[in-house]
Amino acid sequence: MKGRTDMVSQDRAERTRRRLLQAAATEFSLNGYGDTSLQRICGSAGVTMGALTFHYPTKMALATAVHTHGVALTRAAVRDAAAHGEAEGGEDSPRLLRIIGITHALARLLQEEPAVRAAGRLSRDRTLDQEHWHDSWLPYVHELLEQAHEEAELRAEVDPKVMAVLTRFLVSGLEATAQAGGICPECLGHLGAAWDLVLSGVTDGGHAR
Amino acid sequence: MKGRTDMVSQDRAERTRRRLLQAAATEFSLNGYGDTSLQRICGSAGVTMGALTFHYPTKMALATAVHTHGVALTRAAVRDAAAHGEAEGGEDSPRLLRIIGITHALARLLQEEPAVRAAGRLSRDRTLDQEHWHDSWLPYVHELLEQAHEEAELRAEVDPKVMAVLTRFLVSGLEATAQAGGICPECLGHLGAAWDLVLSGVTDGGHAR
Amino acid sequence: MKGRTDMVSQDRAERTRRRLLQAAATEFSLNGYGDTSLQRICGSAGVTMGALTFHYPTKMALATAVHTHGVALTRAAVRDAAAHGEAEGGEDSPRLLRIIGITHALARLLQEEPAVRAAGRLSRDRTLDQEHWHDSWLPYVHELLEQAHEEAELRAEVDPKVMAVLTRFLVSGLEATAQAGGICPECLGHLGAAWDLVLSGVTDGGHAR
Amino acid sequence: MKGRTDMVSQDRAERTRRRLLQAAATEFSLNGYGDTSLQRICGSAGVTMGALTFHYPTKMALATAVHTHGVALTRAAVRDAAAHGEAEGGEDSPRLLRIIGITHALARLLQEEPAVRAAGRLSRDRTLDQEHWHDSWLPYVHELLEQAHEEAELRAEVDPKVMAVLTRFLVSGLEATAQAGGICPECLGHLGAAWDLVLSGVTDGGHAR
DNA sequence: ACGATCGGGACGCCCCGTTCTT
DNA sequence: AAGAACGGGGCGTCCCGATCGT
Repeated sequence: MKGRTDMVSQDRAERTRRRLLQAAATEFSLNGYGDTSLQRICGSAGVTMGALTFHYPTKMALATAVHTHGVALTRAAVRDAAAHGEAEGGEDSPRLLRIIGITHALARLLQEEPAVRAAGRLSRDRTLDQEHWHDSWLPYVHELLEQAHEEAELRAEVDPKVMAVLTRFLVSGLEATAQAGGICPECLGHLGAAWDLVLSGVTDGGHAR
Repeated sequence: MKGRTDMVSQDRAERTRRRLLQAAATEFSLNGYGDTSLQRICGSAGVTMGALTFHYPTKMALATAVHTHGVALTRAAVRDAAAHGEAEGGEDSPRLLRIIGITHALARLLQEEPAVRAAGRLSRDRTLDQEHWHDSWLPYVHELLEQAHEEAELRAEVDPKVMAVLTRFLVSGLEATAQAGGICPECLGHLGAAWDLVLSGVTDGGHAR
Repeated sequence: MKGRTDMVSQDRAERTRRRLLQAAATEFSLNGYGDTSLQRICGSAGVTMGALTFHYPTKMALATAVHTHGVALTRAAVRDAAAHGEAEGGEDSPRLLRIIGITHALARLLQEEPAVRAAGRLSRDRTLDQEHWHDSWLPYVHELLEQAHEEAELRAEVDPKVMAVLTRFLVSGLEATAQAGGICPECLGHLGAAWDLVLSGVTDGGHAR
Repeated sequence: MKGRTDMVSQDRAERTRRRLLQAAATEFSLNGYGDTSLQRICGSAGVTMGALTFHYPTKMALATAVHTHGVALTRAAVRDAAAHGEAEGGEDSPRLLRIIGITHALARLLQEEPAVRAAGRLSRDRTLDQEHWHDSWLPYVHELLEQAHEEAELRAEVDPKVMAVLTRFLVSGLEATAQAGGICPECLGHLGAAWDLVLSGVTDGGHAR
């Protein structure tokens, strides 16, 4: 009567894991590691504690899984954003545009994917001895900046390292915003406008300063 | 003779409260609210639990006190920075310089004062229903930006709101950095350099973009 | 080609059961019933929990199996020791010698067979409502002592019941020794010497006391 | 007036600790370490878990306290038994009589004091890394035996070490008996009779053997 | 038959924040 | 201000079914 029982059962484990991961990501991103109880996760995932401990023997294992997932999503998104950037291949400062695209992608991700928010938060709170979430996208930006520097897409006196720091700061701001009420579309507009400022300068005098 | 004992014990109470606040600030800034136990605070402050509950009846009361202290320190520092800026009163873009000075002051504060770090963290984690830490300095920046806009210290098409967002993002980055290993002097240099970039633009073409 | 699958699988089942019994015996004898987890047994036996629950539906069933095995080993050993004693059939106090032989056999068994140690321990800890391990050898000794008494192989005033108690105490000592570091050959020597003392008395004055 | 309040509060804590220790001793001696739950201890002691964790932060700390208490009781009893033996100072084999007295004292203790039974059991089960219970009385016996040997209170060929082993075995038997239903007065009679056997020999031939 | 996966409750210990007494 | 006691969870673990492959 249940001709697909085998697949169902295999799928069931997978689905259980997914629901767990999703619920855990949401809770971790909202309340942090210490303030999140496994029981609440179970409740909101519709799974019993027994099932949870079967798939993730310890709380930290679950957090690590969430973190890993968030990092994976981030890497994929960054890769996509970069590819997309190459595809449309504008000739003026394509590297910078790609970086901007990456930050927009991260903003979208932070808004839409609890796992990514959770990865960021768990990294900030130093709960895990895992790779920091920033390491899943910053190196890419670094590389792009180096290339942009070599090919003179930036003004000569612009230090790529400083640009990287600035980018990291912007993303930190995005993280904070995402956690506090979410990134509204208006915020995305602000991000774009901020980048415009950075690109062309704030003061009228130009480089005079 | 009785009068003296009063003063002495008042002093002791004051000192106890100070040590408690200091220890709590450190722990909260490091581990967040949920992961910090009152017992650890007592231990690291050299104070018994009884004494703590006498001064702060509940955990949240202690956290609120820490937060309030951090906010007060922040306000004072911002006021100082602004006054200092006015004092030296340069004529080109003094408002912008004062904002930059404020961010530097915040960086120093985040590095040196655990209570300020704790205030930031407790705000981000939404543990308290208190005013957000950013509200202790952002309005000032907002005001300065409005003035700068009105007096044309910025390029015309620069939106003060966007500048405020950008400033907030930078400070978020500082918060993150302060929590992760501290703000080294080098980082301060990066902050300054980043501001330079923002002021004068990144791309060679200037406003062409 | 698949004709002997059943036999093969039967063999495998048998082997699985053996490994389980062996591992369980070791763990039970070391850590007692409550401190032994089925998972550790499975781990040390190289068997999954599923296999275990198939062969032994409950923990107590497993413990009972171990106990039963230990008792069976003990009975067999006692029978052998008795037979051996009869065979060599010395005429001076053969009954007593056989009893001594039995204690030596028990010592050897306790040293070599985890299941026997486990049976003893589970009995002592009253975990099972099974027959006590001592009942697997004490009756035999009792019988021998009655015969020895009737046939005057003991001094007249020696109460066989007291002798039985003394024997039980000695074996209790062996159990304790076996559990604490094992029964070294030297200990066996001590056992023999102790029996010599019991046989011939400790004090110089003889029966005067 | 200050003195009284101090003592009262101290007394309450002391009484709580005593009840806890007593209940824990009973449970540990009956069910061993692993099969004993702190909640049952609290229930049977009429104390809440919170109070328990205040006095004994961990289960092992409680067990250690019980063990220590049992050992102390044992030492005191052995000292008393020895002193008593010296006092009555019989001239024939006083050392041996004292040893016998010690075993009787231990029997009484095992029967009456749960803490002593618990100490024995926890030692046997190797739950604690504490000194073994036997070490609280065996050295004394050893010493007495050496003296008895030197002063020829034993037959020349009697090895004191063997006598010590025999004594330890007897006490192991007592432990087992105490745990299984208690040491009835009849058992004490058996113990005395067994010692008589050991002293004067079992076989009729006397030392001829 | 034999075995493995998956899931389900139930405690157990630990710890925590708080109150009450002194 | 300190000591003592309280009750509530939290995490981990455990022992066990129910279900499904071989």
